Amino acid sequence: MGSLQDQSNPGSLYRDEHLSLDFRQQLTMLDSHALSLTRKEYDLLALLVQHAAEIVPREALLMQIWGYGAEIRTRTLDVHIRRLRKKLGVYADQYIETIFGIGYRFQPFHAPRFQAPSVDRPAFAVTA
Amino acid sequence: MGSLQDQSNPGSLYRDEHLSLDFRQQLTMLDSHALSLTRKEYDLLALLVQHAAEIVPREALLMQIWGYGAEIRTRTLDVHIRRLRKKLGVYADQYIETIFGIGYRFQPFHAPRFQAPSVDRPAFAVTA
DNA sequence: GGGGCTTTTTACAAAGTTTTTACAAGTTCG
DNA sequence: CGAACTTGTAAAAACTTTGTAAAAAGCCCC
Repeated sequence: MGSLQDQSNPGSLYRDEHLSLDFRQQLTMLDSHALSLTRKEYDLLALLVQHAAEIVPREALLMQIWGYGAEIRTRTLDVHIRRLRKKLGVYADQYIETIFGIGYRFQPFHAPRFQAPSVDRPAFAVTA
Repeated sequence: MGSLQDQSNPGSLYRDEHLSLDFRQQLTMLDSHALSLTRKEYDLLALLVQHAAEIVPREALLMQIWGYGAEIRTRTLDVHIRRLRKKLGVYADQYIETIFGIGYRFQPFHAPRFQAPSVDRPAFAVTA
């Protein structure tokens, strides 16, 4: 049985209490229902999930997924984030955090959450 | 592999509630009537069935069945899918799914539409 | 060399996806 | 507070992919 895309390696998975991704088949499940994501939606979620608990700068997302450099002005990232959140339903805000002025962060469900004291902003203030 | 006439090798048959394929004899039955498929129609169905429940990219189908590389622009795959679906009658859309932007997927009858990536233990895991 | 069948192309329609636009709402900081 | 800036949102426009019908081209076999 030659496999066209080897499905047998069980690696390349993300899984938490509600969400799971199979990076090989590009399959996403939310509470045991398939999430039907478009390609860009999937790319975006996958990239965020692969950096779970890390802040991913807008710049990095635009570069990795769209190939856009810093000079390009577009709102397409925001729109895609919005559609992703919609599809993540009630968990949306738990999973996808906006880091104002920087980017987004995917948090695994029930992951310990760092609540920044209101005075503390990240040390790396990004310039405009 | 078995002998040329070994009919018992389970690897050479597909069977579900409505559809069965004998890969050795290249025979297809739908609800106990023989389906008369042309060569290419059979090749296409067989390849999809052999990868049941997996997404098979257009690229892979064009490569395996037509020997076409990525540079060739053709609609013949779509046309064959259409004729296959027509011959699969009322089950067509249940059996052959279009995965937009990627390819097609054959789903066995009554199969759960998606298999959950099943890995338990850690609260969350990302495996490369 | 002409029917009968299969496969491929063509041309257009339909469906689906992505990006832009325009504005609202939220955040930061003087 | 208010200005400057960032993000959220809905809707439209632009674009891409897939579906479909019909015609053209390719085969086979007598």
